[in-house]
Amino acid sequence: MAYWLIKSEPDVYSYTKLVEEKEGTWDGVRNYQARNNLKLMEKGDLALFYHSNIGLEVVGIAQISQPWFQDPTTDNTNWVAVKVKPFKALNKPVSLQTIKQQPLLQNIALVRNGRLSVMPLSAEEFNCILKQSETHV
DNA sequence: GCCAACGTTGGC
DNA sequence: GCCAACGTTGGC
Repeated sequence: MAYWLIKSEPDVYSYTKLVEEKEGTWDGVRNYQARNNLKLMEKGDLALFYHSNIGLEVVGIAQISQPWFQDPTTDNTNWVAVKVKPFKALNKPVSLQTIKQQPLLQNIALVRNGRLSVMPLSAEEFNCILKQSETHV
């Protein structure tokens, strides 16, 4: 099982909305690095859900419910989407500031490359963020 | 609203 | 295949 971090602007698609809808399609990715990460996702993988632009914090955990398929928002076969469902909301959101303060998390793309929207996390990195959120899986 | 960082495009 | 110009993202 792999771990990921996915970013969304909450006024476009928030974790709350995902909870309301029970399942969401993660589409619209137009970046090859992010696309490659989408293609590596498998059903059952867990992804931290980060709110960019507004909030700037990890608010919940999503679970990949369907591996990659053609992105329905475009005919261009370069792009793919996955399906996700809510797994667990965090007891306490973890802010970008907090993440940047963790020695263990200095190398994650969220800190090093602010623009990547889908990135892998190691189990250690994933658990480090969970620990800050006082959430148990 | 600004600007830095990065990716993409297109001329040569 | 290089590199300058441009567009986009996202933190501040």
